[in-house]
Amino acid sequence: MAQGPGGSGQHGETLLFLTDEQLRKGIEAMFFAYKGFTSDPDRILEERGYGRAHHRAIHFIHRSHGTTVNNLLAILGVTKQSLNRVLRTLIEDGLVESRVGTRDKRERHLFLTERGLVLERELSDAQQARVRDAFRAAGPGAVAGFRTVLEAMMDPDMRRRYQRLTENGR
Amino acid sequence: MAQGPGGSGQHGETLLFLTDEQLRKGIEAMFFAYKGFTSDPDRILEERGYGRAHHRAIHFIHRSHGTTVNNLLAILGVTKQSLNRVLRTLIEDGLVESRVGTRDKRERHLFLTERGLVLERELSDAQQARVRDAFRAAGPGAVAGFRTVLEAMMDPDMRRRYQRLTENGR
DNA sequence: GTTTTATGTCAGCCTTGTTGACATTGCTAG
DNA sequence: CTAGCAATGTCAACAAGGCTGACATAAAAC
Repeated sequence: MAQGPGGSGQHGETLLFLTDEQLRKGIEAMFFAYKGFTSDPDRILEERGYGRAHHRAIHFIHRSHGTTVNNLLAILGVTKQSLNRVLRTLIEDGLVESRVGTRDKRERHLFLTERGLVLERELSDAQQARVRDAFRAAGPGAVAGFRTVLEAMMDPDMRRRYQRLTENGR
Repeated sequence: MAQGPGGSGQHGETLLFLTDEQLRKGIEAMFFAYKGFTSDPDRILEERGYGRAHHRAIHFIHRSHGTTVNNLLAILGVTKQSLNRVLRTLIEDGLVESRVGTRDKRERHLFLTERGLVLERELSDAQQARVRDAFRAAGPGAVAGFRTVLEAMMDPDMRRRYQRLTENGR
């Protein structure tokens, strides 16, 4: 039976969504969408002399108040030298505070200061506005599919971290 | 009526998928997924002394045989100096051919050589394998949603370019 | 014939990733 | 208690790949 373009059965029948052309579309969509995804925060960051790396650090420190440097390294997947360069400027500029651990005094626990929270909100608002518009335009079903595919695209380690983050909530 | 978490109505009712928490999940999913998305090609490129920028150029030259430099610049969204650095090495290494335009002799039309096509396939295979697995695991409905959301997330200019690309097919 | 367009190139700067080496502090196991 | 490992910070050097600004050439367009 003929199947309309984009149509598809339940499981493993024609799998029209797995043709080379469909895969290429998916790949290009990721490329163009990621560009848009980062563009608004990037503009704000540039005004303040920060880069995308600062945004990532700020985001995950906000997300997990009091996280340790090691944990942040694992989430971001960069070297400690690379993270440290960014972290140092954020601490010097008074956006991030680093407190010595109470149980283990080797650890440093990271927190956003008042000023850090202000920038976080500004970046977050910009990025969330775009994502919210996209989600609203696409609808709940599409959003569910979006997250399912993205999750399946992660490396297993990162998927675990991601899921751990989202389970615990804030 | 009570609605389960993640559940939602058709249109603009509770909009549980637009809460801050949901938006944050979407944002983090993009971050982690994009990391996975680029990791396989990155490994291959590194072996050959190329970077992600080379991959992007190769991809879009393959996608649009004979495209001009200006067109490629617009798609990639970088400066000509940045693109030129990459393009020059690809031409020197014999992966890309640059032919003077016939109608307009100022233009250069770009093509992949035999060797360029070989690398393109290798990169493409690696990236497509991951996307294919993710698509297969998620199912056709999720894939449709995935693309809908990504498309809504692009800047309008880029969305137009993206749609033009996918309409014309290869 | 002047101006605009498409392209290439040089030089220099920035962010952000990398490796390697080394120091400090504090926890932990023997 | 001491040796070793862990968590962190730091210095130096390098690379990729963005950016700006300036300048050159050839061809098209007006």
